[in-house]
Amino acid sequence: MKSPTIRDVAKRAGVGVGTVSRVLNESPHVRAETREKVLMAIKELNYSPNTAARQLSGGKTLTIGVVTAFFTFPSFVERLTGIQEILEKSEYDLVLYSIRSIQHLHQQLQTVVSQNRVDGLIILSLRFAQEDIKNLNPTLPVVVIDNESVQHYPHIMADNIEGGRLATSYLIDHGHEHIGFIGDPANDSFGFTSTPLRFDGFCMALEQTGLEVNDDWCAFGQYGQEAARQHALHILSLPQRPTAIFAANDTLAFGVLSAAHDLGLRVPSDLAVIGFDDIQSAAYLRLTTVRQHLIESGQLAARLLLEWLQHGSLNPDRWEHEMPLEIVERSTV
Amino acid sequence: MKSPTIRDVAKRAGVGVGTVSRVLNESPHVRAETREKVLMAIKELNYSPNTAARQLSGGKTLTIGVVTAFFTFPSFVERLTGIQEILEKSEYDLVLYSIRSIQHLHQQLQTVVSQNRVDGLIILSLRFAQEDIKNLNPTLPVVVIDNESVQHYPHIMADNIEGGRLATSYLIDHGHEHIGFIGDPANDSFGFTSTPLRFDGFCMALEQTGLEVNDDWCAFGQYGQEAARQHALHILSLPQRPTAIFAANDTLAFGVLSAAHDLGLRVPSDLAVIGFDDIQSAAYLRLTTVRQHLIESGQLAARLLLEWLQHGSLNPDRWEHEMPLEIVERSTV
DNA sequence: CTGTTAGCGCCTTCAG
DNA sequence: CTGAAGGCGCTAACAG
Repeated sequence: MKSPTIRDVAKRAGVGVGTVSRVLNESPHVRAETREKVLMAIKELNYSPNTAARQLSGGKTLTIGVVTAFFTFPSFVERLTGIQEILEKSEYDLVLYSIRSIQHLHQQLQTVVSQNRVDGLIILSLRFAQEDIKNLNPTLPVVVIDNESVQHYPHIMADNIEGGRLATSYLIDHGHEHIGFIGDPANDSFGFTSTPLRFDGFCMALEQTGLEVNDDWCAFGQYGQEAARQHALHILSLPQRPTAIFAANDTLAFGVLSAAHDLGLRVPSDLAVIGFDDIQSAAYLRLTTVRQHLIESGQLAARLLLEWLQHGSLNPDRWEHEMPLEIVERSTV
Repeated sequence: MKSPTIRDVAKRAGVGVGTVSRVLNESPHVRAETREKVLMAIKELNYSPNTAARQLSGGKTLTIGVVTAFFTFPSFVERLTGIQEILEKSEYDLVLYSIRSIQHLHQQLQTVVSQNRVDGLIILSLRFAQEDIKNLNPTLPVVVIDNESVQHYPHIMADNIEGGRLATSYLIDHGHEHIGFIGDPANDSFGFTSTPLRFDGFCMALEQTGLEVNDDWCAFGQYGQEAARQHALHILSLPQRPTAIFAANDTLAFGVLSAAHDLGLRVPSDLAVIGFDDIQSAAYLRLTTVRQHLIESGQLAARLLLEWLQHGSLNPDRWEHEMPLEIVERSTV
């Protein structure tokens, strides 16, 4: 019951293994007739080449790794979807490496890279030691999403500062002068930078308009909707409360919405809320937000990596990609 | 700049490759002293074994495949999380196979199995031809989640009929006599059965209480929140509308909630809503629902598979697992 | 306990 | 254009 090997096929087709290998790899130097014989033998034996052997001798793993933390976050899931959509059509398998702490990142990366478990890597939103990878395997193709600190690898990102300004200006344009901000932890161990950058944009927009940043209205909590809800509950119960809140991502915005609901505040008349990301559920909940084309960014990353893998190098003008940002007007502002 | 091989290590440590292999595989038959020498050489060379070679010679891929459709659905993501949590601690990599149509399923499964790309498989919620796998590789360990039609493999499931009754009875117990139902497509090509089964439970509960199933209040739409919202909008605008709705999963329930909000109906006083799954966001949105321990089911599947892989077989009394179901009382009923 | 020697299945020269 | 042979890095079986 063992799977047939290339040798079985060769024997069956009355040719040598070399020939079989050639038709397998679509080498042009095979007579059509011979090719047919081999193909038939393959069919009859229901043969398919062993991946491990192929890897070992060919030096390729036909595998692409995606490294991320918290892959359950909607924004990660969406980017992952994009990546998956592209890889599915390729010959590459998608291996998921989800890490739980920055220490694990380091270690995991080490093993993955040095064991040659992947032909390429896509790293999502994580700060990592580029030197680690470069030292271990200088030629490993790596594409990075959402990490502006990367120097040695192509990356895809959005201008988070600009996004923060965009969102805030949008609120200001709608007549708001008292605006709060709710974000993820400001200094998290994973080095996510989206919250601080969007906050920078927030401050800039306010200051440019001559408005002040009120610290009481700004909160950086734990991850997730519930924490945001608690913060919003607090901020909105202040004697002087903001009339609008910019949440650093949509999930947090949902928390704010929920808090507003609990307090009997009507959105957007009593409180305007704008999010960031435009994850799928944002549409359902009618959240006004800043769209950053998550799925597309995943697709792009996968395409770049594939291109790199195929050509052995990546055209330098495809090195840096900035995803566009745009306000999606719905009904919470 | 090539990675060091086991031979380099052997030379450096002044031993044979066999010995190195032994310490690598934690064989007890190595003198502590020798082991030290080898370990040191490994450190110095920054060596780590090549996976492909290991696979080829050992006949294992150290890879577990997870097969699913729509892995962006919250319920899948949560189960995937559970799987990931367990595999992360093991030596196995997690490869994601997400398929888009039932045809792809068939084909993908074929290649994955026949190419020996994985040591084991976890199949999520999909109906598949068990014979295909069995024929291709009779001994491949496979664990199935959420597919009661499976005969040849261990599986983990919940009693969806009972869950439907549970939810419906809960509404009835709260005084509702006019109850609607909103579900996913009744006959989808993937063969998901949760909606029809839950609907069965729904009907049984009503009939047992002497209530009637009003077809006008039951809808089976497309996947997703928006479709559910549209259906709910329609049903709730009927001259005679239900006072409660059972949504076949939480995502759909959110759609119903959103519709209720649009129509100015207060929840739960004007309309009660109960969902199914208890996905994470259900807690945030205070949705009353039927919990089915998604993460745990993923963890369990991974554990079973690991056990199987380790012992070479799975204890028959660990063959069938029914996950408990329970009402989570929150504020939408 | 430890060194040596076959393969694992395939790809890639190298002759023919 | 095609068959034969060597080697990819590792494990396992076999002598010492």
